[in-house]
Amino acid sequence: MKHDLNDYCYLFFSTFSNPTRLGIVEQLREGPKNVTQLSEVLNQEQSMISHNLKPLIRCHFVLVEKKWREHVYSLNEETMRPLFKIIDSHVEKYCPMKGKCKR
Amino acid sequence: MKHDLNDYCYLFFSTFSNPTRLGIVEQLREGPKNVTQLSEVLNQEQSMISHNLKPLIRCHFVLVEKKWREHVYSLNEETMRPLFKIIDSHVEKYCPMKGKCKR
DNA sequence: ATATAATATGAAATATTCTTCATATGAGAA
DNA sequence: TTCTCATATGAAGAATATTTCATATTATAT
Repeated sequence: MKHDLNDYCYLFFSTFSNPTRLGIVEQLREGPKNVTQLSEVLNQEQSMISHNLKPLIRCHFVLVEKKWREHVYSLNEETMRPLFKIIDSHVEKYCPMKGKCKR
Repeated sequence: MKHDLNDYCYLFFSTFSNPTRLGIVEQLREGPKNVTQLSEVLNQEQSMISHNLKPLIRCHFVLVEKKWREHVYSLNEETMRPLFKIIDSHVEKYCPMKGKCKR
């Protein structure tokens, strides 16, 4: 059924459509981290990080590994790498102001 | 400055993070259309279509061509095609329930 | 100049999504 | 068991985004 497309795309895009979650992704690009570390480096409450990790994990953009009593989060590079590549080249070509364009 | 990444990615993703706009994109995948046609096929008010076309155009995901007194909108295939390819393969691999996964 | 068709815009009302705070859970150490 | 560290969760208030409705604009035809 064609309408599915709309549903799963919405979930896909809306998951990234949040500054905190993009901050998490940006941090995880530099390597795996646990909640406490993300919380420190992003200077946000721990509960906020947890809340925002959830949708990223649900969509498998972020993977979890349980180590001792901590949870280590990392990026699903297989999806994220080509995704960011597309964004970068789109922005490169069409958005000289890089997101600061007039509303 | 590194924070740019976050900014332009947010604009990129949030532009798609809306069912009406995804509906427009879905329709335009089948070929160029004007506002009135989109409005009819999506069964939405004309002003709603116009409002939602705006962010798609601003980000150059949708291109406009002015013909007589109508405006013809079409997809920027260069960006959209690879983008949907990534989403499709991600969903194929990780989301057997295609967007209907538990919240 | 006026009428009409196609599209765009502003602003208020509505809906959706986020953040915060308090608290719960879970796993290991003492 | 009890304590502590690490993380998760629920729910209310706050912030954002979307939809609607009335109206404006723009281009063309008469």
